Amino acid sequence: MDVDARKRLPLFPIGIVQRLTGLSARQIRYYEQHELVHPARSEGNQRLFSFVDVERLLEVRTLLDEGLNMAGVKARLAKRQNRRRSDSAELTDEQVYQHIRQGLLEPRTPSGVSEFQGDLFRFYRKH
Amino acid sequence: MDVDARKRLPLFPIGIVQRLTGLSARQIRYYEQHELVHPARSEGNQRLFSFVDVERLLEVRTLLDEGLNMAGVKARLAKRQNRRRSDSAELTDEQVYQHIRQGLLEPRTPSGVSEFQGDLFRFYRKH
DNA sequence: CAGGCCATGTCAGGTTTCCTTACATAAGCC
DNA sequence: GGCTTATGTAAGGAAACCTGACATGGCCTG
Repeated sequence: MDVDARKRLPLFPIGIVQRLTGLSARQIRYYEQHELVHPARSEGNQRLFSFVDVERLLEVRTLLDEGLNMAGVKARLAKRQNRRRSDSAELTDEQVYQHIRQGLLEPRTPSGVSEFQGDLFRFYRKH
Repeated sequence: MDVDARKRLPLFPIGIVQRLTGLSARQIRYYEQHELVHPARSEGNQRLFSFVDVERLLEVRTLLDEGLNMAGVKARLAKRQNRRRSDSAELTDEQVYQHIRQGLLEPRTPSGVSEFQGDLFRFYRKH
């Protein structure tokens, strides 16, 4: 499984994203309204943000600081978009969750104690 | 900032952790009660789990599958604990949040467009 | 300068998610 | 059979989130 699938996994409620980005909930929702981010939703309709979403919000904030308006930011981000989109197989979120759950069913140390080398670990360490 | 600080950052509510681990909320709280995990709490007393917590829960699940009981799991995990605990400077969660927020205020590409190399990126990629 | 627009703040009313506590139960063990 | 252990489930309440509406300060622009 590539890193992208994990980066796109819906993980954070808006409250955490506020702390990660320094943006207010109002700002985040406003940016979504203007299609600068597209967080997933829980069954109960609550926003769930991925790492990609958070990164994007950090970029939005930077571009706004530079004096761009909503449309300007959107255009800037759209450009980048073209340099990506070269993904391989798509996975559903549930498949990624499942994969992570099985992360520790993999190789162990001689002592039999896991060494934390499950798939989850690759969230922050490129093995 | 080392990776550990990010791994310990309180990020996930229990609902997400359920999906990441395949455990029920009841199980997760029960394990906490038996001191197998120690999630942080929000101001409103809601549990907030870090990557370390999630990894730990995945381990707990594995060990339980192997037939250990609460005490057994705790003992096993305690052993590993001794191999760690060689950390350097401690940072408060708020400091880590702040650092992440400034992630995109760093170097840019010649085009002026960020290349996503902020600190957040190191959650899953060891630069 | 008056009038607009844009980005954000704030409040209200309602829903979802989470909290603790308590009771129920299946499985394993003496 | 009668414990203990791990888990399910329900109740009542609190926290966090949702949408929609209105308010406002800063900036243009005529």
